[in-house]
Amino acid sequence: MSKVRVRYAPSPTGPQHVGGIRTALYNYLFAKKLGGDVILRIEDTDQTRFVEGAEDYIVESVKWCGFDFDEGVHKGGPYGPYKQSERKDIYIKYAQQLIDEGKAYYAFDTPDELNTKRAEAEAEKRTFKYDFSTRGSMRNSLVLSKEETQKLLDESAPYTVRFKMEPNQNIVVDDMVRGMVSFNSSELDDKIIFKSDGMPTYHLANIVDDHLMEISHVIRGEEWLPSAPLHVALYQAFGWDSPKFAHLSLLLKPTGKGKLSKRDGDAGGFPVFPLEWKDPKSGEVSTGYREEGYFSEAFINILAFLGWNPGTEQEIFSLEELVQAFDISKVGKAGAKFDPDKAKWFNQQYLMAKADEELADYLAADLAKRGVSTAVDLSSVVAQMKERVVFVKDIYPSAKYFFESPSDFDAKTVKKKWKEQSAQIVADLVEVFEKSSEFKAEVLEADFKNYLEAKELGFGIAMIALRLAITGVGGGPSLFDIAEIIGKSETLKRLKENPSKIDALKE
RNA sequence: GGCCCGUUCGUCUAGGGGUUAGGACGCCAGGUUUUCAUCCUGGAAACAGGGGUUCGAUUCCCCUACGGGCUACCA
Repeated sequence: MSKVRVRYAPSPTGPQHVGGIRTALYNYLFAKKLGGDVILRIEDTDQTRFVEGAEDYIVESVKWCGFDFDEGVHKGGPYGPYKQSERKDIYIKYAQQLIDEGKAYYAFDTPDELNTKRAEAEAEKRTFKYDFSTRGSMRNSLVLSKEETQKLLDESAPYTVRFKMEPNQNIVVDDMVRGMVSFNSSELDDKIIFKSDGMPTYHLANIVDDHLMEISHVIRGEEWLPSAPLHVALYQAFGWDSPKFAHLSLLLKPTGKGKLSKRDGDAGGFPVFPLEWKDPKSGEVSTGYREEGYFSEAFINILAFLGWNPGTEQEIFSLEELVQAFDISKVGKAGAKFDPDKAKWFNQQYLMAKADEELADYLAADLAKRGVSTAVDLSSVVAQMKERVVFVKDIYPSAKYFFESPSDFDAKTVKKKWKEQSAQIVADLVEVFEKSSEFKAEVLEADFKNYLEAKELGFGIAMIALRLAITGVGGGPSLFDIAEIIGKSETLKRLKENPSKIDALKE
């Protein structure tokens, strides 16, 4: 078996959304499992839709995800160039070959003429198709004489090249996820393979490049399934072996119907892009998974499981584990809806599994962005908080008390749990803690318990009073751990200053 | 409209001619915990509908419905 070579071939018309990244991921997993290579090819044959920055965005996104291509526009390789606009001459040659062999022809019909035909057909409730049944009545080199055709060519009349689709053929696409899909070629039309602007269309460029770049497997979105028979016919026309195909189902929007689109992110409150994207024309900014606080490991884990699963109960997979477990025949045929809740769960799983020291760096960056400076040990903070948040960026908002004395106190907790004797209990405890042998969680807790016993007080009432005075809220990590982290002077300061503020709230 | 693809709990899915149709997220209840979270236990929750084939279909076939894609000198 020849070497496995797959490609991810986006068009630089904007940022790739999660669906595109998933396609790139599946290509990568498939190739690496089989020891193959992944190529990044840019399909920019439509110059009118080119968007500045889209190409770099793809490379950056994939790098953030933790993988890369073996060859491609960004790093070259033995099969270059990897950008179709730089391969024009190659396509001209192959288009000419098809014309010379009578498998394609020149078409001189103008867009206006074609539109007229379509309008006429529509008026009769038909659909106009440029195919075996109509090409005899159009202006093309099939009906024009050799001389007339040559004359038009010499006059540089605009023309396109169309592929002559033979009718009544059964074209079978062997698809790794869908099985055999067959088409009747009579349903297919004579697709333009070369445009009047001198560029090939996707169909020609794609086939020629996949052949020249020795692509063994084409893994792409389901939107290409209808043109797969054309591609198969093209391979046949050239006498080339067709690569194997896999058409991936599309990602659907989380609510309602339809496929995931760029608009859904803002509406649904979750990103549709891997990284933040600023539209160069409108200046509009769309957020990305990276900016929302997702770990890239969680992100690819989520993506991998949208339409694929290993058939075991394991759900948390590293990239390497995904490579080992991936099996294209286990990819689902149905479109998958993106579930923001499950995405968050995945992120929390990764958050909880990460080392405190690594998380501390993320927290430090987050605090710096907020302009918060602190002397507390951030590793200790994340150790306490990682089971309680989904993202690192949630830590500060839900646990400000690690960094500053509470300025307000949770009204509900105060109302229910702050009793008349609470302030006195806190005052007593200030004395207890001042005498504690060490300002460590275990010591404080032991001293606290001794105090309760001596005073015959319940655990709950004293604890909540302490908690309110120190943090201002009713929930959170172990109070003694918090006290140890923020330190003796800060803890005692809060215990002395805050009870009166809470008492004031009660009145 | 035509062509093609699809349809198992709300969501991601496992399964597959005879199963108590399994797991995960979310949800609910209980337990652990000073609280919150984590964690543990339990619960509600699905084979789109109709015809076949079959002793037996959720599983195979057909039809319908619904969803999706394509139907450009876009990819």
